[in-house]
Amino acid sequence: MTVPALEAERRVAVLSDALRSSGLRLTHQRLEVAREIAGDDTHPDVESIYRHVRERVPTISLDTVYRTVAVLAELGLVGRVNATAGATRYDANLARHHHFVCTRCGLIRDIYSVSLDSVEAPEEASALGTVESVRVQLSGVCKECRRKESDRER
Amino acid sequence: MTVPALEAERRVAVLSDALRSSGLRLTHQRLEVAREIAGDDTHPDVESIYRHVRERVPTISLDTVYRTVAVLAELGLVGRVNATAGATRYDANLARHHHFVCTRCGLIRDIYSVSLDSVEAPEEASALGTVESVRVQLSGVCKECRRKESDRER
DNA sequence: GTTACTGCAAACTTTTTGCACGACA
DNA sequence: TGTCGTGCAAAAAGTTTGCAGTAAC
Repeated sequence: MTVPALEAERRVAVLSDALRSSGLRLTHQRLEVAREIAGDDTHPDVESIYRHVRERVPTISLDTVYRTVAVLAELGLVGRVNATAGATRYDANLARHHHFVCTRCGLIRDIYSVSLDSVEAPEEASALGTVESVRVQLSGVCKECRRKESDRER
Repeated sequence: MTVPALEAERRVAVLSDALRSSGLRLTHQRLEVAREIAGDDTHPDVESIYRHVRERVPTISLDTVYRTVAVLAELGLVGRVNATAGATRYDANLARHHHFVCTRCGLIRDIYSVSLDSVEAPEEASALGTVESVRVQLSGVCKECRRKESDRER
C-alpha cells in the first residue's frame, strides 16, 4: 500500500527539516529510511523497512534502521502503533472498557465511560471488514511521571 | 493494583468453566495463571504473571505461563493489549486518524472520520494524567481473511 | 578537522518449539 | 489407562549495545 507521491514527499520534507533543526545529521541512510516510512501506509515493522530500503541502499544494516526509527520516534516524527513498548500484556477484563496509557512508564488503567461506549464504527471501517470491537485509547502522561519530571527540572 | 475479590472470583469461575467446556484440562497451573490474571488489573506481561504465580506454585515454568495465556487468548477469555502480535510497527501519518486492525492477519488501515475525531477524553481519564491523544481502535476481521475463512469451511 | 553516525558482531530480551515424563479425566 | 499438559533445554525472533572506521557538517 503506498501513500500518494505528493503526500509522501511532503512527509519526507517534514522529517528532513526536523532532523536538521534538531542538530542531527541528515545522512543518506536516515533520508532513505524516512522516505520508506513516509511512502508506506501499511504501518511497517523494522524488518520490512529494512528489506525495502536495502533495495536502494544495499549496504545499510538492520541496526541502523532500528536506530533511525528510534530517533524519528523520539522526535515525535513517527508514531509507534502499539500501546506500549516491550512485552505483550494481557487483560482479563472482558467488560466493555477503554484504556488510559502512559507513554512514559507504560501504566495502563481501565476507563469506564458511557460516552466512550457509545462511539460507533464509521462506514469507512465497515467497508474494510467486520468490526468486532471499538476501543478508545487515551495516551498521555500519568500524574506520577509528570511529578517526577517536574522534580527533575528543579 | 488489584481487582475486588468478588469480581476476581467471578472471572476465575468464567475462565474455569470455559476451559472445561472446551474439553481442555483444568490443571493446577492453568487455574493459578487464570487466578493471577483475573486478580491483577495492571495488564501484566507474562514475566510478571510468572513471578507472582511462582510464589504459590514454585515449580511452574515460564513456558507453561506462555502456553496458558495463549490458550486463554485463543478462547477469547483474556485480551492482548497491543493492537497486533510480533514486532513494533511504525506510522508516519501525523495527522489525526484512527485504526482498523485485523486480528487475524495484522493488517492495519488508517481511518479518517470526523465523528471519531470528535471523541473527547472523559473526566475519569483526565484524573489519571494529561491526555495527549485520543485514538479509536476498531478491531475485527478484514474482508480478505473473512473470505479465506469461508473458503476453508467448504 | 571534529564529531556524530554507520556497520559489524555479539549480547540481551521475549517468545516458540521438541521431547520425555507426569498428571488429569 | 490414554492422552493432554508440563518442565526442561535449546532455538528462534526481535531489539540493543560496544567498538572501530567513515562520512556529514
